[in-house]
Amino acid sequence: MPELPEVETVRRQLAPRLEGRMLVVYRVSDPRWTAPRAPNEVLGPLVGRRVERLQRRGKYLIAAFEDELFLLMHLRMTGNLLYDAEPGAPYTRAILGFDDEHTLSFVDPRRFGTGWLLAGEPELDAYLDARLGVEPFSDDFTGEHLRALARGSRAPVKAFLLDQRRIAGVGNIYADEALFRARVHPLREAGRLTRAQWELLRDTVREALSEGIDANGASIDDFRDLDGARGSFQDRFLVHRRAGEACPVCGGPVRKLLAAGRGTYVCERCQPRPRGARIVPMTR
DNA sequence: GTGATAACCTGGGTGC
DNA sequence: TGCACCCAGGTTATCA
Repeated sequence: MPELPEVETVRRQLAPRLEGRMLVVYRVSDPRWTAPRAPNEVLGPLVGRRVERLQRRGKYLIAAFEDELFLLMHLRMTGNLLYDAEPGAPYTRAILGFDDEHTLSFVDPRRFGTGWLLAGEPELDAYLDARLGVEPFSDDFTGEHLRALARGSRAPVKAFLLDQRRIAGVGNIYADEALFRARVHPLREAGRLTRAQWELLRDTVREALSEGIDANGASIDDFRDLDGARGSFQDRFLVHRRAGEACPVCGGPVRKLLAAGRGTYVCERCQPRPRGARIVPMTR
């Protein structure tokens, strides 16, 4: 599933190929990609304009065109961006053609991904600020900041990490890996974590995300990089998707349970279960 | 205001 | 073998 490292992987590969290029043509085969706006409303204004830079904010990939026009793309669960994909590749939702005769295809079997146009920096900032919290690699991402955000919260810390309005870019995989490394149970109430636990969690979130970026992301089912190659972070998972296997630290069993409505992997020897936590085991 | 849940969507896995 | 059902999960809307 594309989370921050997967989107950053695509951004790093795509930026040198796209920056400076002019959009000359587009074809949208699935209008849902730009819904509720029509594809022409979203992509029409970009034709004849050059990409000045490619940015990432949370899980959004942002192509900044001339005249402060911004194309926001979100891969959601199964979206992929492919460079010079085969014509007629299955599940292609949109194709952008550039003045160097290369193409960028948005491919997405489950059709959750989106493309969105924003005009002007203020509109971009307002859109992102309403949806996204602190960036994990920014100076503001501190244990003290996280602790302040969680003060009084009774939500499980797993739900807290997944809430994009608080922390931008962390998804199910990296939340599991960060919590395991910090030895914090995903069902522990966010507001009850100690200062030391927040400091540690801040470090392990960054650590897991950095390793993910170094590995060009994780490819469990669908994610591929720009050229269709798989990432390798899935080979370094410590607990995620390892139910029934031995914990790499203590040898205890890795369990799968439900937290924040998501399949969640945990070693309850390393991550002690909070008193009174209601466990919903998952068998699949 | 906060937290939980459903809906969106479709490929793949499971059970009968 | 074939069919029906369930699950996966990021985001948003809705409900309690």
